[in-house]
Amino acid sequence: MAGNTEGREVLPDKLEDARQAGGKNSNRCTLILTEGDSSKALAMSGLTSDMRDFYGVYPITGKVLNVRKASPAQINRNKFIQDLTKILKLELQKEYTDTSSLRYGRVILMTDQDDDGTHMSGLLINLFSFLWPSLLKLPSSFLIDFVTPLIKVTHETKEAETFSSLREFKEWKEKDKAHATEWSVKFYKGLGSSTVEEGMLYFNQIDIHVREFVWEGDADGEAINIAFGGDPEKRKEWIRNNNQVDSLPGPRGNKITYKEFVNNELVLFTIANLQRSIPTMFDGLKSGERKIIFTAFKIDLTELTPLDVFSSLVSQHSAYHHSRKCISNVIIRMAQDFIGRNNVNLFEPSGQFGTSASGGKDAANEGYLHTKLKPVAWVLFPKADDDLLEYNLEYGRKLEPTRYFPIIPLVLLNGAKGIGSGFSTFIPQYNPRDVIANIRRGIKCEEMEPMVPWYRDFEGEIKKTGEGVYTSYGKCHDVNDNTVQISVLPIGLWTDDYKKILHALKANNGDPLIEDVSIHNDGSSMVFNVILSKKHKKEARREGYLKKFKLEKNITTTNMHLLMGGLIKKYHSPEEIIKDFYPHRLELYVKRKGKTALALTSEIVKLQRKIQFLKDVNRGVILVVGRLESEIIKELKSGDEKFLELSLTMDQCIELEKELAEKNQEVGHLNSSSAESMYEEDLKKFESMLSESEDLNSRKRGMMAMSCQRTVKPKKTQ
DNA sequence: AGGACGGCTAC
DNA sequence: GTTTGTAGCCGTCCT
Repeated sequence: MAGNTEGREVLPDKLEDARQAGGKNSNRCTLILTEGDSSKALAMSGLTSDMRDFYGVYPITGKVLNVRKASPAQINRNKFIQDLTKILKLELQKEYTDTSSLRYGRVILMTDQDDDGTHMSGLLINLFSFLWPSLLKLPSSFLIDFVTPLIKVTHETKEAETFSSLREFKEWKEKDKAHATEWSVKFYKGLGSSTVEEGMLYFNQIDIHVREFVWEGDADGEAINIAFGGDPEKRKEWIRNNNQVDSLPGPRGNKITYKEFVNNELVLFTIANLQRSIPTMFDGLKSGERKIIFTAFKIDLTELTPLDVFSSLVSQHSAYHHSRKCISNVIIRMAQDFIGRNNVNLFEPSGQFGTSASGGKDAANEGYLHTKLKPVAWVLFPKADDDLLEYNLEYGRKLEPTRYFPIIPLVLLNGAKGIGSGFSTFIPQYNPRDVIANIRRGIKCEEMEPMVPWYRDFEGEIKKTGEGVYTSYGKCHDVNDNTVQISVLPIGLWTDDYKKILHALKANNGDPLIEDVSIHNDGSSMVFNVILSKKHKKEARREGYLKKFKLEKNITTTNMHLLMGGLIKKYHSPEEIIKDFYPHRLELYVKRKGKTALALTSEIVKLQRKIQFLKDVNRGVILVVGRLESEIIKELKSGDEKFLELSLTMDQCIELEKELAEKNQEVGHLNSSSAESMYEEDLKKFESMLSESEDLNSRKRGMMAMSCQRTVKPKKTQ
């Protein structure tokens, strides 16, 4: 026991150690690693006092280090690995032939039943397989998966049933369709939604709630290495080979090989990670962004609303199951409009949403921010499309569309950055007018013009400087013999970061380029006055200020990935994206035309019948006066009793004939309009909206310049 | 050539 | 509740 207490002194506070851990019965002890503190609480309330002899619990907060891609130094300083090593008494480099030297004989992974939970399990498997592979190869499984139910159904009289997969639940529902509705269904979203009683039930029958991870051979190690190792090419290949996996994993047996886990389950996290990190080609939206837009339209977000309120509404309306703080951050990014961010922001930023001082990291807390949809949102996402889209469902409830079809590829206006698994993406921002022009060329089967990245209000230059490489340049000019003024920074270089760069140029020991820097705010942006010796200035001028002062930044088009029909597609130019995009948009107009024509036809038929009825009444063909309503209805073949709500005069008839003429005209207009001309109408609306905001912007800038002059002038006279 | 870092949605 | 550290990829910058 002496060794036991000695060890305990340095054990982490958050550990609930098994009483027998580290003693002579340590081999019979199990350490439960939980995903988050709330799962730890569930485990603690589920374990009986007796079980606490042999079960310890330790919560993991956040993601576990991918040791396979980490440096030894990073592994050494990692808090979780330090804790785990102490708790289990692990020794690095040791080849284990049994677990007798450890404080616990096995480890249970208790992660949420969702994609990120699977990822957590994967990272833990990866950790052991990389640092202590011998443990995973022991004949008796060292790692155990804790499997909690995903769905529970209860009945007034019958015994409750649980399912650990959606597929099992669906099969159960199909088997007895008639009575399925008598049951109430509970979906567990993470371990946090299990009750204390359910926790006790899990541990009371722990054997049916676990499955063993099994090491069969080298193929297991290879699978883990592909999923977590440093070769993204292998990972891409793995995703391509396994993305057909049923997104509803089947029933879980009591054993699974590491290879099966990686290829059938971990790959689902990979796909989810791509969905949330890489936008679709069609709407340029990541899944979270799509849920935000959907909610804003659904609740008609036309009044300024606090961000914390709005983000809660997103959770409710779109079944967003992650942290609300995350949504708020995404909304903030979508609303930002400083130079270098969105060319066409859909949300209005009201409050401190961040500035180009730090790339928007200086945004205020969500509680102090308000937002609403900008009018342009309805122009880019026409309401008339709503009936033509496909929608995601959750447990039968209609959620956001699987993808929107804005009238132009939004991803080219606002760009995209994202890091998924196997793939990342970077798409620059382009001028909406260039994009519209190329769509028009595409429709007319003309060659498209190559586009150069464009950022709203950016006053520097952007030029093509290589294959798939564009360079954005800042701006500077001479003020006097020893001063250069820098007034514009290249795209993506934030003023706070540039300060550091200038200070480094000044601190450069030996012969620094810069003697001094002073920073001024000219009203709308920062200006740097750089003071340097005449000699250095001459030299810098010869070599080029932009290069010398590090005012060049590349924008590449070599990593443009977008999702299309669940698959990742690599694009090599923005024009290629437009080529993929507009045929789908045109198809939507064809559908819209068909639907509108159908609706108009039925309205016209109704009008014609009403008119005929009124004519008949007025000519005396149908007698109305002195008869029962039911008799008249019987006489009418159409049987439409609503006719009697009409005023039975010829005036009414003339009114309806006018209406009919209008509808016929609409049909005429619709028949003469093509998908192309309907598209053109929508594009024109967007263009006029662009002009409006450009006018507004230039007026704003004019006012800023004036107020700036007023504040500067008195200083000059002093 | 090799390591560190920025960008972004998640735990 | 907020802050910090982590995943994941690729291009850039620094050593």
